[in-house]
Amino acid sequence: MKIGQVASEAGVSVDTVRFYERRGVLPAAERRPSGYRDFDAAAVERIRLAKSLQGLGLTLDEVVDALAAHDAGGTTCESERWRLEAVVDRIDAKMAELARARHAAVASLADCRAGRCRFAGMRT
Amino acid sequence: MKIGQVASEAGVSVDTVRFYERRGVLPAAERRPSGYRDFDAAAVERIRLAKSLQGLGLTLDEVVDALAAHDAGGTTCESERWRLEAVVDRIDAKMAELARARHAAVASLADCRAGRCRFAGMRT
DNA sequence: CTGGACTCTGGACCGGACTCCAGGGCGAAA
DNA sequence: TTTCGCCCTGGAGTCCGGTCCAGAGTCCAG
Repeated sequence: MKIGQVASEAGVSVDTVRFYERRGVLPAAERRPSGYRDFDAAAVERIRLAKSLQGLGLTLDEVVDALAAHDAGGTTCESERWRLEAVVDRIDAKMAELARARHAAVASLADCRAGRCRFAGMRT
Repeated sequence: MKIGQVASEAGVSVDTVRFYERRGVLPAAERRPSGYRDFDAAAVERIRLAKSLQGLGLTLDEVVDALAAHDAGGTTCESERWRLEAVVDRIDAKMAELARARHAAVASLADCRAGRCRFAGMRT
């Protein structure tokens, strides 16, 4: 399977496939005599899995770690749960930060309506 | 006023002050014969204001725009409100995205506890 | 006058996850 | 055989808001 087919089946760009190989998401592909990469069908699945882990909020490095742990065998749900828990914690922290910013922005809008604007009416 | 004093009064680094000047947050400072920048007190206020706008969620480019609009005069609360509204919309979009990711991660954790793990028990 | 603190410039670097490019080689259809 | 589409490499560029650097010049207290 050439890289273009893998990419289109996995729903990513050719560049992304090469990038994933470089970053260790994918093992180094076999090579044809021409130098072309030759992937097996598992690569497509692996990319899809990586993408779904990213969708859960893991960074690419975390995806690489998780896949490596899985490849090494012996992983169970219990042994890997902390990865998701870390992700949830991180998301909560980001959401709290966004909520704070939103609150401040909304408060400024309210001040604006109430006539004591500190945004457009900034003096300087 | 030399750059170091401006920076410490405004609570930012010297590098940040120079960066702000380059990016147009601050007007180009006067120069002493030695080449040293010479700021007036308004620069400190302007940096504080820029920081507070950033704290509301504006990007640096938006801060520059907002300050430029204000400098140009004629801005009112009403005329500038859309900037904050855009910020709130953007924050809402980000929060929705995070909520989605969090939901997916929590669902995976729940599946994990229920014995149908799709994370640690991923089949290649 | 000297030493140490400050300032100047232009440019590189950070993280994150790609994306794009030039300048080639390979494979197959017409 | 030509042509077209795909593939190769490695290195640079993207966005964002700074941070850090070397190597040079300046300021001021003692």
